[in-house]
Parts: sequence; structure tokens; C-alpha cells
Amino acid sequence: MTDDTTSTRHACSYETDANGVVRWSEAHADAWIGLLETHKQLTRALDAELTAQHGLSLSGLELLARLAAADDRHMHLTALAGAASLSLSRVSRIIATLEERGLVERRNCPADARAVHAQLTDGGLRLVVDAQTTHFASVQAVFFDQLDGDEIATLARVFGRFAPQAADQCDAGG
Amino acid sequence: MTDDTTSTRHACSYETDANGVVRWSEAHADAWIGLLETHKQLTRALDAELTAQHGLSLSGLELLARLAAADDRHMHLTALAGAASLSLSRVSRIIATLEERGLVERRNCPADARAVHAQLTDGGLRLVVDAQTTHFASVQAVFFDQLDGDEIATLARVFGRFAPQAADQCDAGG
DNA sequence: GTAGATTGCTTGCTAGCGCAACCATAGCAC
DNA sequence: GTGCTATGGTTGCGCTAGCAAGCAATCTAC
Repeated sequence: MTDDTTSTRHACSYETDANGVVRWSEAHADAWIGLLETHKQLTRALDAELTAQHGLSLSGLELLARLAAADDRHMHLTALAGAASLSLSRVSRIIATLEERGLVERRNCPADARAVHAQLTDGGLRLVVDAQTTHFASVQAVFFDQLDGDEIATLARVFGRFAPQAADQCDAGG
Repeated sequence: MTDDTTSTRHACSYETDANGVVRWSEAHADAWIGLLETHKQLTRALDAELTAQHGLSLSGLELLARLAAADDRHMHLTALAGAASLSLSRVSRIIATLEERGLVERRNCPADARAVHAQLTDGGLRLVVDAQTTHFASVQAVFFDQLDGDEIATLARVFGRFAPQAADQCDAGG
């Protein structure tokens, strides 16, 4: 933490003005509010592009991508929800729309009659490959190309700490 | 960028497997997917806490906080939308709900009959102060306490680059 | 002045999201 | 076997979000 802020410092990284309104130190404001704002702008742009080019939301691509990376290209809906940090109800509905487009199929799980496999179809796999090709290039252009190697390493270390398994077995771009 | 990944490297930071499925390098996956996942988990937890304790969403607090920081504690809705990166329609509706709770008032702008000032009330200011006090402590606990000074500085530099004005004139925690 | 374009805001619509309620199956205690 | 609980999934609902259409006021060109 830098010590060259002009304002009085608490033990904490924020302070209050004369009205009691709380204010971050400059570095903390840039880091936290900048994180929120950067996420908002990048995901908005990337989602719009993905929708326009492939008719997929970021969540839809993430589910398809996780299926593509899975053994035999199928997963239980609960496992998908856990991997993607989405509610089961949301996954159920996203899979329904993907199923209408023929990108996945619901199949009964032979080992558990309650469970459903979401099975990626050949057409779904083709779409994943197409969509990720353009999507990854966009993430590279809008995000990684603005960073140097040290910065990428720091972000990887920091966000890997917060979300340890997020990238595991995942080709998801979003 | 580290050079010790085990996989073949392209000029780019991602590659394709035998099926053509795209995969990030490990550092890039941790950085990008970790960013998405970290944002999702932190904002979900913080928003839930803010809703439970103060009946405010992160967006609602951000609008109130920007009003609290503004001269005379009022702003045009368009300015609020721009500052918070929200659509004008969304701001209009959020202000409507805040108005029902007596936290802000819509006032005709004397200089432009089309425009509306969102004016923070005294009760709104008190709520901002209360809500930010707990909210900032939570952000400190769940986010900054997991980072060292160098990491915070790097995040501030990086996200300040993507979202240069995001934190300006803003006491927003969300 | 007046016509047309622009700006500020509101509202109808649709999509994404999670929670809670619900149903069916599975597993466990007995 | 019979219950009781837990798990997997679906659906109703309410919330947030943005887009597009619409309205009123302003500005510009003439």
C-alpha cells in the first residue's frame, strides 16, 4: 500500500468527510470501484458481441464450454451449476433454450433416475469452437492486450486466490 | 507473462485441443475467469448483505452515494446514469423506488424544464452514511484484507486504466 | 417566428437471474 | 417392507437490467 495519499489515514483504507460520508483512499477506490466498472464494461461489450455473432449469452457459452471440456461431453445440471456458479434453476432454463436450438440434449442418467445429463451435440460442439474462437480473440484484444506480463501474473495470483477452482476443467471464456 | 507453461504456446495466450476447443493458458485462465468468478461471488455476497441490512441494492447505494458526494446533493438523472454506468431507464426506476422510501426527491430543474434533479434527502444522507459504514467494512474484509499493498497498487493501476473516471467524485462502494 | 432535430426523462417490453415451492427419486433407519 | 430425509430437477414469481418507443422541452436553422 502506498503511503502518499494526501488525506488522513485510518488504520483502515477509508475515511469519512465532514458529513460522515465514507470515502475510499485513492488506491482502494481505483482498485475496487475500478474492478466493478471494468467488469461491467467488458462483460457488457463481450456479451453483446457474442449475442450478435452467435446468439449466445456469456452464461450460455460457459455452459457449452464446460460440457465441451467434460468427459463424453455431458454433465449433470447440478454439476454445471456448481462449476459455473449459477443457480440450478438458471442452468435448467439455459439448457432448455440451448436444447431448443439443438446444441445440447437432455438425457436420463442411467445411474440415477432423478438426474439429467446435459449432452453436447455435434452441432453444439461446432458452435462452441466457433464462438470461442471469436470470443477469446475479443478477450485478448479488450483485456489482455492492455496488460503487461507482470500485471497478468498478479491478476492470476490474486483472482486464483479468490476463486481457486474457477478455471479448472473449463474452456469457458465467460 | 511467465514462460513456464507446459503447453505449446501460440503468439496468443490460448490454444486449441484436438477437437478444436479453445483453452486459455493457465495464467490467462486464472486472470480472466478468476476475475469473472471473483466479481460474481463478491458482489453477490455484498449485495445480499446490503439488502438484508439496509434494504439497498449495490446500484441503489451507488446512486445515493454519488448524490451524497455531489454539490448540494443533487444530480440530473442523465448524469447519474453516466457516472454509474447504468441506463437512464434503470436510473429512473431506481430513483422511483428510492423516492418511495423518502431517500431522494425529484425536483424540477430551474434551468431546464425537461430535466429532473434527484435530490438526496436528510434521511437519504443518513442511510448512505449508515450503509456505507457497514458496506465499506465488508469490502475491506472480503477483498482488501486478502491483498497485500503491492497487489492493491497493481489492481488500482490496471483497473484505473480500464475505467479511468469510475471512482471520481464517488463515494460509492458498489 | 416556426420546422426539424436533439435532449431529458418515462414507460412497455423482454431477457437474465435467484429464491421458494414443488415433484420425483434415492438413500437411510427401523 | 414403511417412513423420513436428502438430492436432482422444474416451474412460478419477483427483481434487476437494457432497449426502443414515446412525450415534452430545448435548441438550431431559416
